[in-house]
Amino acid sequence: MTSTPTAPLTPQARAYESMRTQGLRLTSQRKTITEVAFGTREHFTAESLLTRSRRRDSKVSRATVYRTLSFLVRAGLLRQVGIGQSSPLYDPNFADHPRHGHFVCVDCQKIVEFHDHCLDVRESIVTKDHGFSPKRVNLQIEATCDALRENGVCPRNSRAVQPKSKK
Amino acid sequence: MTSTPTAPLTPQARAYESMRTQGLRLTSQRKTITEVAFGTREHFTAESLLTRSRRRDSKVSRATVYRTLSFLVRAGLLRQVGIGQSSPLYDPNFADHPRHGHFVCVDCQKIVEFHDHCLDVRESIVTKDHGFSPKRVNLQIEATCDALRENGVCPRNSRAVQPKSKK
DNA sequence: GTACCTGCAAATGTTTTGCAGTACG
DNA sequence: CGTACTGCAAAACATTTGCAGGTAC
Repeated sequence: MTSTPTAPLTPQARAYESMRTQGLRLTSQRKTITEVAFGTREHFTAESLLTRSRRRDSKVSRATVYRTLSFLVRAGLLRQVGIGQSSPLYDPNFADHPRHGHFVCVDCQKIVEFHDHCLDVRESIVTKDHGFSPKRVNLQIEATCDALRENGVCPRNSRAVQPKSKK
Repeated sequence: MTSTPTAPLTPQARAYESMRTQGLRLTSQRKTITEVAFGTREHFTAESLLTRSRRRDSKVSRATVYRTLSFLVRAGLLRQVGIGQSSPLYDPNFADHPRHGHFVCVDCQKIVEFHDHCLDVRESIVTKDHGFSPKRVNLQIEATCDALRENGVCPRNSRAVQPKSKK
């Protein structure tokens, strides 16, 4: 089965492919959870994935969500990000864009994705200089929003921001 | 250890200073925990910090360790790293070297610290291009060890791969 | 038909919290 | 001396697991 070079598989197609390859059964729960996981570009928690999955199939259990999440991460299609202060988030954009990093706006807490080729190159060089071959990069930059400082509004935050006591 | 004019404060000195500044009491438990935390350059878990602290003062409680850890992180002297697969690790080298990143050797699981000025500069530029001012950077590079592939031995692993230290 | 899967609930592991006694400043 | 701090134990969470019944292949 030759895949067309110009038509990459969607993340869910790759997930099903992985399951098949590994001899795992394509159950309706796994399909629901996988579709819901990749049906958004927003980062999500295990709990919110459960909630959303249950809207499609009210019988989906928390255990199956955790088992499927763990499979998708192992398969390299999803990644856990952020150690924010809450539970870990899952990044559905990782499958298609594995090299992107994250800004975390400390003003509005929003996560903004970015990618920079120069960083990729330099990261690779530094890693090799240390005797390693890079496999996966996690870059998270906590930053303040310039617009908030200048205009009092963080454009990434739909609502007004109460300036934090930045004594 | 007399402080010379040009000698920067040690992390524990800065911690005590922070406590004083914020009107927190300098209790013996806080001193013990802080000294133990900064008495190593290895990353540690909350649980291992408790164990080591209890070797100095067997009465130190788990609650106080968590409360103190959380203070040290808020004070910017310690950072939580790694989303590995276990509980979060705390990095005692953050206070003195806030810009370093981590390699995680996928062969031996060991964490190796590094720092690269070019990366700092580029990260700053990219962040500003997106309308942010960088405050804190977390860079984690998972990588395979070249030496292992070539010689069958991962030089960063002094002994056989250590199972995760329980207890 | 038979493993593999699922949902449930209980178990685990980690961090937080309420409270009464303790000790720092 | 007053009050913030501590230890303890229970609570609050998040995630994993054992098991009996369901279902993809």
